[in-house]
Amino acid sequence: MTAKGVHGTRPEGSRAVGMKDVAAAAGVSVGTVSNVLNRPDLVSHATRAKVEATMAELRFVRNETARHLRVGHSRVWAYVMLDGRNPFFTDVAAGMEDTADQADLPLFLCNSATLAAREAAYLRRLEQQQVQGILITPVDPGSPLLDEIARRGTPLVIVDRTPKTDRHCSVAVDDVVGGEIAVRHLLDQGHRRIAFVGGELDIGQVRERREGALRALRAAGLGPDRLVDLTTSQMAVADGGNAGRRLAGLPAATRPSAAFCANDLLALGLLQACASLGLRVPDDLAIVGYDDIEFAAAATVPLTSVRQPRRQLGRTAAELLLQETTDPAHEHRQVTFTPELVVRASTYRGSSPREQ
Amino acid sequence: MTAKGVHGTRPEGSRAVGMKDVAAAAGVSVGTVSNVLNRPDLVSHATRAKVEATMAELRFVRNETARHLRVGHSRVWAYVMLDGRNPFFTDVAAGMEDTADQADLPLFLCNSATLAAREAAYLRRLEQQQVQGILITPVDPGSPLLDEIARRGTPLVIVDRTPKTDRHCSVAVDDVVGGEIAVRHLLDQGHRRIAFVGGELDIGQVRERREGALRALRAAGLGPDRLVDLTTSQMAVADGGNAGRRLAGLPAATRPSAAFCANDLLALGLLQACASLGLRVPDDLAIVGYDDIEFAAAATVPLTSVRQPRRQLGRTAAELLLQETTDPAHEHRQVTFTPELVVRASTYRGSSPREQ
DNA sequence: CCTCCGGATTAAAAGGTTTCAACACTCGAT
DNA sequence: ATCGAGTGTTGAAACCTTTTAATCCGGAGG
Repeated sequence: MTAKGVHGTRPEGSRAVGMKDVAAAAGVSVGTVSNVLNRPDLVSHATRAKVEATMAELRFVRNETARHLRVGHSRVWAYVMLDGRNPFFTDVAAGMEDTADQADLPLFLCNSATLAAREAAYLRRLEQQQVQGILITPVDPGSPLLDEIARRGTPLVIVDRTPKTDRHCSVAVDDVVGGEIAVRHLLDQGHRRIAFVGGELDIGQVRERREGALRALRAAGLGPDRLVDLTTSQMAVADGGNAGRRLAGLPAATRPSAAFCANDLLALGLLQACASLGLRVPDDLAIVGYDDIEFAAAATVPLTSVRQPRRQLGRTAAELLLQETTDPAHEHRQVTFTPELVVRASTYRGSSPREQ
Repeated sequence: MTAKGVHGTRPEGSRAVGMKDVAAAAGVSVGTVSNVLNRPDLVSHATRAKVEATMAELRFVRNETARHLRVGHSRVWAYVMLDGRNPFFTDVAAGMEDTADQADLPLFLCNSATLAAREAAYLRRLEQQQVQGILITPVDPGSPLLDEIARRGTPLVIVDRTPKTDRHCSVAVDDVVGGEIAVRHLLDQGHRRIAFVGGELDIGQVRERREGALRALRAAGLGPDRLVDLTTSQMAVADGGNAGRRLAGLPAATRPSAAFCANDLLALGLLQACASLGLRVPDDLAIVGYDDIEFAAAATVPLTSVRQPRRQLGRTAAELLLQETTDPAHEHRQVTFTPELVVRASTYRGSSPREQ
C-alpha cells in the first residue's frame, strides 16, 4: 500500500560519494580519511593534504547519519517553541542561536503552536533522532513526557516556565514580580479599577502575572474586586481586540480606567480596538502590556510593557544545555530573572516619556 | 585536546533499549519487530499484539538514526528562513507546517538571519543530515550552493524568491505588481512625490518592488525623479525610524508627501518616527507598507500594505516539496502569486476605511 | 646485524535498523 | 501421500562511519 517515494534521487542514478570513494581515489584507507576528518593531528602533512584535495575534488559530503549512529548522539539542538508567531519566542530563539553559534552547533526550531499533540509529536521525533539536547517552552510544564525524556537520557532545558521536577535545568522570569510592577505603576498613575486581560488561568504565566497584580493592589490597601477579569481563549492580537469590545461595553461607572494585558499581542489588539471604538489611550484607557516585544515600542501609541530579558533568557538556557552536555559534574540549576517596567505613552499622561 | 563530552548519559549506565531487546523479550526475531513497525499488515495479529505490548513495557524508543542510515534519507523537512524575527517569515513557516502536519513530517526551522555564512552552515548540516527536503528563502538566490545541493540529490524549494536555474521548484509573489499597485494607490490619492524606503538594491525583492513603483509613475505620465530613494542598510524597525528622521530633515518644498516601504517593519519604524517628529499620518505623510503582517493592522494608525498570501505561500511551497519527494514523474514548477493592496488609515484621508 | 621505538597507517569490528531471499508451516487440492 | 499456494517468520547482509588494536617502516642504540 505504501507508495514507494523517490526522495532525493540523484540525477544520474550515481551513488553518493562516501569516505570509501575518497579513500580509493586518494590511495589511502578509510580509517585515514576518518582521521583527517576527526583527528587531523594524527595524520602526516602530506597525506592529509592529499586527502583533503580529493575530498574537495569529489565534492564529498560527510554522512552525518552514519557518524551519528556510530558515536550514539547527534550534534544538533532543538528548541520547541510555544508559539512561533509570537515575537517574544523568536527573540528567545535568537538568544539561543547566539550561544549555539559559538558552540558551532545547529539549532533547529520547532513550533508547537500551543498544541499539546504537536508538541508531543515533535518531542517524540527529537528523541528518536537522538538530538544532543532539547530546549522547550512547554504547553504544560507538568507533563510527564518531559520527565521521561530526561530520564531516558536526552538533556532537556525548560525555558520561561518552572519545571515540576528537578530533573532539568530551567530559566524563567519572575512573573509575579512582573505583574506587581505593572499594576503598581498603574496605581501610581491614579488608576483604581484595572482590567486584567489574559488567557486561561490554567496557564501558569497568566496565573502568576495576575497574582502579582493582586499583590500590588493589596499593597496599596485595595481589594481584589478592583481587578476586572477579561479572560480570552487564546493570547493573540485578535483576542485582545475582542477583550477591548467587551471592555467598551461595560457601563461607564464600572469600566476600568486601565488595563494590564498578559502579553503584548493582547495589548496591541486592545490598543487597536480602542482606536476604532473612539477610546483615547491613555486618557480613556491606560494600557500595560507584557514582554516588551519590538512592536510594542513601534505602536504609534507606544506601549508601556513589562520587559523580559528575552535574548538573555535564550542565551542562558542554551548555556545551561551546553554545560549539561559537556560537564560530567553538571548539576541542574533553576535560573530566574527579574523583569522591569518600560514606561511609554500608553500609560503616561504628559509629553512622551523617556524610555528608561 | 577535544574534551570528551558526556552528552545524554542515561542515569544508571544502562544501554538504550533497542529492537534486539524487544525481540528477545517478545520471543521473536528482530525482523518481525521491524515488520510490526513498518509493515504491520504482514504480521499476524497475535504476534503483533505481543510485540507492541513488549515495546510499551520496555519503553522502546525507535532509533531513527539507524533506520535513516539504512534507508538513505531521513523523514525531516527543514525551512531555512531569511529572518526568523520578521513575522512575515514565521507566517510562511506556519503555512508549511499545515502541509507538513498533514504529511506527518516534522518541519525544522533554521534562521539564517540574513547571514550568508550562517545560511551556508545550515545548508551544509542539513545536507550532511540527509534531510528529506529543504525549503529556503535564500540570502542570495543566485548562490551556486543551492544548485549543488539539488544536483547532489536533496530536493530544494525556493520560497519567496525566483531561482536562477531550473533545478528547483519555487513559489514567489509578483513583486513588480506589488510595487505598482502600492504606488498607483498613492497616486490616486493625489500624491506626486513619493519616497521609496528600502534596503540595498542588490536584494531582488527591493529592486523589483521599486521597479513596480517606477512603472506606476510611468503609467501616470510621471518621471522617475518623482521617486525619492531612502536606502537603508537593514530592513528592520529601527532602519525605518532612521529613514523617517532623514525624511523629516528634507526641505519642505521637496519633501515627499507619501512613502512606500519595502516591508512592514520599515513602515512601522517610519510610522513611529513620524509620531515622535510631529508628522501626522496620513495628513503630513501617507505610508504604504509591504507584506501586511499582523502588526500592520494592529498599529494604531493602521497601515495600508501590500498583502502577500503568506500562509498560502508556505503551504504551496511545502506541497511542491511533497510532490517532488513522492512523485517520480515530478517536473519542477515555478508558482507565482499576485499580491493585493489592503487600504487602511495610513493612506486614506477620511473616516477609517473598511478593510477589504 | 638485531632490537626496539615512535609515528603513520591499516584492517576489522561495532553501532541499530531495514530488507529480502529463504524457510516453516497449514490447508486444500490432486 | 504428495504437491502447491499462501501466510508468517527468520537470518544475514547492507547502510557508512568511528574506533581500536595491530601492522608497517625507518632510524637510533646496542
